[in-house]
Amino acid sequence: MEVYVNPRVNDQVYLKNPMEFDLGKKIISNTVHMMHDIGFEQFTFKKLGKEIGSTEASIYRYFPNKQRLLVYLSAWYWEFLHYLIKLKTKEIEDPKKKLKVAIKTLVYAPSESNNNCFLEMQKLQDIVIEQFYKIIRTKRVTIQNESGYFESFKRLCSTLAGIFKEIDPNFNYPMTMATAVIEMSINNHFCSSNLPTLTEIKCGKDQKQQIEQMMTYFCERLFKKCDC
Amino acid sequence: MEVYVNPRVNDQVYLKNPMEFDLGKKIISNTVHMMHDIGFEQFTFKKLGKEIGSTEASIYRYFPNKQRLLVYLSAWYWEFLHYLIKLKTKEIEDPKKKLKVAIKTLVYAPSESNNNCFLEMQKLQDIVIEQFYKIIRTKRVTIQNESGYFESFKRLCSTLAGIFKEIDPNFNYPMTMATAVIEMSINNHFCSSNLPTLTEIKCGKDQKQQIEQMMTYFCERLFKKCDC
DNA sequence: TTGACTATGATAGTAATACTATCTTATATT
DNA sequence: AATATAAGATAGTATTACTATCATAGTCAA
Repeated sequence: MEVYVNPRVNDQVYLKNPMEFDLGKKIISNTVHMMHDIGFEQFTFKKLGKEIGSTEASIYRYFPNKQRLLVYLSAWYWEFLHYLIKLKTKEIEDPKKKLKVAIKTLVYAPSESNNNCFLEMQKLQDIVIEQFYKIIRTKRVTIQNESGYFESFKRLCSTLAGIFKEIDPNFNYPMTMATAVIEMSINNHFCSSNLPTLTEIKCGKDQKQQIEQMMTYFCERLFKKCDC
Repeated sequence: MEVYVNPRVNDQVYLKNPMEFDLGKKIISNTVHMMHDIGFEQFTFKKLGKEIGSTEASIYRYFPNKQRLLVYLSAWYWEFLHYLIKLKTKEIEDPKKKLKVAIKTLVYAPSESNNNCFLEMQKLQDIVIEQFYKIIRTKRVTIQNESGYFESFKRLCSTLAGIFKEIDPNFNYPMTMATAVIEMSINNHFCSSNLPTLTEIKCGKDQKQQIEQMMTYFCERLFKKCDC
């Protein structure tokens, strides 16, 4: 399946749509590289301006601050995953198979998408893993939520929750489970590389397979019917 | 059970042990109030100095920056929970009962501990819920981990993982499960108040009971034996 | 071709932040 | 009495996170 994915981001997230201008595109693609290299805290509009041969002032015309730029990138990331999961599960009837495909997509899609997407998804994933909680767990989250900053993430969670509900209509906490599954995938990526005592996943080349297996293991145990 | 809990924090976290000095105590207890009110970003040593009738320079003698002060507070928080869970499960034989007590402690202890602890645990919990990922998901986490900044958190996870392993010795991912359970309790506290679409927990006076019930539901489904 | 509009660049300036350094004073200890 | 330590007072610096203004180049419409 070869598709070029170009996620649309809610227009309340930016001041001027970066995807409609050359400078805008430069801003977002170079932000992915730079934030990946130096981290969110060290990243500034001044440094980015220098890197892309532009100025601080010009970047401020697209995003009011670096937090919002990060919100934009996260929205892109979740929208990308959501789009792919929707696409890949569309034709599947069996919800258990849907779930397997969704898990596979969550785990493998970013590293396999360097040619079918404007941004480098693997780097973007690393950024989102490290930084997403910085933008979601804040005092301002309620206001931001009302502004639709997290729509893409919420839609992805709803889609997953829908699959859980299909598998077991009596399951009480599909939304909680959806956020937990996403969190689990993110957290184990991070911990296996950085805090190995906190996970059973070992860092290495089959890391993603281990994570897929683990997520499947949890889902199967949670949804197994006592039909022996 | 009435105990005064006074967690000890790894001495690599601070420059000078705040608990040994009046000013130090003032610093940590007032940080809890101030950070709770204005959030981590807005919080500065200058503002705190003014609040407690001291100066920026004096606070820098205890902590090299506000991140480390947050590390200190988080360590205290996790150490506090870990201590209580150890204490309350010590005499219990049945691991399933142990788990129930551990979950109860995670959910209820902070709000019930305003008289048996130097810090205001409910406020501290709100801070940890909002900010813990800021200190754990960073580029520097590996170095910090080696410095023992997260020992308390890791010990708590190990204790929980031990209980899971007792319940089901064949369970493959006790550590992952432990971090997921803690995360679940934190995340649902946060979401029910701030991002209600992402959880089934409703904000209100029985919020904690709902969370306890939900965590129990997940654990029971994961560990139910097919013994019908 | 003129005029208007827009995207960007260039430059300057400001308030706040995150420190660092030094000097003084008060108090406790030996 | 001498010493050590805690902490207050003050000053200073580099960087950050903006805001404001003005100039310029290209595009499109009358």
